[in-house]
Amino acid sequence: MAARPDLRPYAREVARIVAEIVKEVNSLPLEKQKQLLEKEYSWVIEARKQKEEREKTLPPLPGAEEGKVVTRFAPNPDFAIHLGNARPAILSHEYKVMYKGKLILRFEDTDPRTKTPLPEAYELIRRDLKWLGIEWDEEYIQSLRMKTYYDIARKLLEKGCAYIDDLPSQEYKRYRDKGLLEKYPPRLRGIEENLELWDKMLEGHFAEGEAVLRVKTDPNHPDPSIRDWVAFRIIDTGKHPHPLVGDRYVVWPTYNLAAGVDDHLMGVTHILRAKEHMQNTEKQKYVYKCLDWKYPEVMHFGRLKLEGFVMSKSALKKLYEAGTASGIDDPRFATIAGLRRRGFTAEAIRKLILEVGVKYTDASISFANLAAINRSIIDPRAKRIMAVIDPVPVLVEAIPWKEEVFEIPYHPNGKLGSRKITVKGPQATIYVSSSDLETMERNKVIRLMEAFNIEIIDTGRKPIKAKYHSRSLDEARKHNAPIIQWVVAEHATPLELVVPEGLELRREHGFAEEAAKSLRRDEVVQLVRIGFARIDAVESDEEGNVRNIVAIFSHE
RNA sequence: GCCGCGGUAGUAUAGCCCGGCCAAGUAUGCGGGCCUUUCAAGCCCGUGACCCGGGUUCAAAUCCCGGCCGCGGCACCA
Repeated sequence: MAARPDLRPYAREVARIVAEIVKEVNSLPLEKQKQLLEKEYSWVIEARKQKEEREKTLPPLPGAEEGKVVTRFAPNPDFAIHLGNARPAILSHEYKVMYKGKLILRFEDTDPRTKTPLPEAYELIRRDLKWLGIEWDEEYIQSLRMKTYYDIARKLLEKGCAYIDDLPSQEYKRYRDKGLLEKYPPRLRGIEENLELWDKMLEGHFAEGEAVLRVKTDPNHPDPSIRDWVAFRIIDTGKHPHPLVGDRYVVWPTYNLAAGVDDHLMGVTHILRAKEHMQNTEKQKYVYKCLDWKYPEVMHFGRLKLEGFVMSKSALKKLYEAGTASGIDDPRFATIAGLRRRGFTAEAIRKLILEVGVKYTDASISFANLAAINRSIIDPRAKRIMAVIDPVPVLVEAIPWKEEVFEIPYHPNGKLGSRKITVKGPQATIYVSSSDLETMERNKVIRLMEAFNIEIIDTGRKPIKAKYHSRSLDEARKHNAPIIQWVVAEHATPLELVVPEGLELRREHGFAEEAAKSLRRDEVVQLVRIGFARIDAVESDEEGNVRNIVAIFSHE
């Protein structure tokens, strides 16, 4: 009906005919229906296929032209970035690529008092962005652009769009809340006087809280926070020095002034930001209007939560500063660094963000969802390694060889090479996971994965008593033998598996097979029947012998 | 309280602008099966959603009104 609007007047009639035909088709046998569809209406099948093959892409950007799009990512360098910040960063980058435009990285560090920039954060953020595969074309640091903001302030004052307020803030609020802002004395000041006061501010005549520069807005705007908002305030940088510019400036622009001005000056065409900035857009527009600038297109989106993780920047910061975390990359953190340390790939994070898209609503990402995306990326390249947790020794007797070497591929797809495991006879001690004890009590015959079968004699002892049973997999199947991972005691390498669980870090101890010694830091492996883990450290003694391996559990 | 934005399965998302190809698609989760020298991967089957109530219309997830719920903002923070 959408395709044939000419039929609309006959809707009732058409509906009747359609119903008849549907009835007729349904009366045919299923096979006949299929045949008919393929023969006469193959285009229907084709169309379905095409629809299915369409890949998930971002919606088009309003008013965007290829080659002319400029986006920006503007973090506050008071901490490292986390998954929530990654959203605007990834989306901005994605749109830049989509439209062959530019991406600007801008550090918004104009509050040395309450959001004191962390000196190392600038570099941490750059590193995390690079790791995410984000490439930016220009970079700015706001604390290094103070003169620009001062020039704008002067312009606003000259045009009568702003004024200096040197009364106590309670006084301002009194006028504002009574709806008398139009009669607020500082607001009525002449341009010359404002400019003089501005110079005094810059020269340091005022202390913190004694004077601000306000932008004139609709004095009766329904949202009181928008009315004559503060664009510049005084910060005592003697007490709160800025990590980059120390105490060079005392007059500091607020977020709305600095960001608003920069977006125009840097030629930003599209702003992608979280919805807490919605009101800010409105504030900034007063500056734009005064200076006759065009406001960029803005897209707002909701918050992102990752199930089981601490997301709030302030909470993360608190834990970090309290020293209870192992660093900004603590695997319990949803920081980019934390997720990386836990074994999540940049590609998985990107896919997740693209999947969530640009909706207004908040999204609580389930951990299973992120894990599934990550799994599909790491599974083909993760070596399979056998490890046992909370190890239990098993003494296997009557082994019919002196020494046997088992060559086992690192991956069932056969593409990652293989390693050798040597088992000596006539008896050998191996370790299994304590979680497999129950299995061994229930089943007489057990297959040691990729090797041979053993018969359990006595689980009541330590070590558990067992004897060689047979070699082949077929034999194992015949006995319905469960297949478990195992580690030869002689070559067992101590393994510490760190399992993040909410705000807890559980440490499990066990052994990994000898081949684990050749693993490198950052490598992501699959601990067979346990799950994926990232190698966090391979610790050696002075002679270079591996003494301990630390792995961080990623997900199943 | 005031201002602003939303509400599709357990989770995420498509569809909403432009009403009919939607008895609502996809991914993940969950249940079952096949396959498999892993509890991984792969394959098959199943499960499960349009916040509620009215209205407009031949036809509403889609448009209109009311309600409910959630989120954001209400700083000399960003």
